[in-house]
Amino acid sequence: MSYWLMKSEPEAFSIDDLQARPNQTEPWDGVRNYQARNFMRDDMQEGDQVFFYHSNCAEPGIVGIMEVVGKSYPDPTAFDPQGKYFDAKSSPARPRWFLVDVKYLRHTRRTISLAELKGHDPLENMPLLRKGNRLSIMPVTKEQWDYILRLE
DNA sequence: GCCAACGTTGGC
DNA sequence: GCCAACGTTGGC
Repeated sequence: MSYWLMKSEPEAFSIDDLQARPNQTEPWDGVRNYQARNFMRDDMQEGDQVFFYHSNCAEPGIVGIMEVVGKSYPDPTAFDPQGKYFDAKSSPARPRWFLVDVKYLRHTRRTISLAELKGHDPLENMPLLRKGNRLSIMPVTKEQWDYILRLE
């Protein structure tokens, strides 16, 4: 099993929104970054565990845990000319963008803030903490995962 | 709201 | 293939 971190702006889609969804499951659509896409398309497996991270908000940080449901598949929002994630270069025959479904597991007991994460040496190699990092989906090592859960 | 950092685009 | 311009991300 692998571990991940996925960012979302809570104003667009929050951990509470995920919890409120039917089956508490949601397709993680709209990702338009190749590195992030490759993680979803090529590397994510059913049952992988994922930190839900709130970005671009008052207190950015880890707010919950979810899991990957099933295999990746083409992102249908790329095919909708009316939608904001439309990409004319992606078609059902030759899809460019992929996603996975994620399922809510739980909130963390509190927000583990970015500011707090920055203070821990064992986490310093996380892409999340690198200055200027904009990757919205990134792998987390088992060591980092366990360490962060002990901060909870 | 500001702006640094970064990825993408497109002219050449 | 280079690189300037541009748009976006996301912390602060």
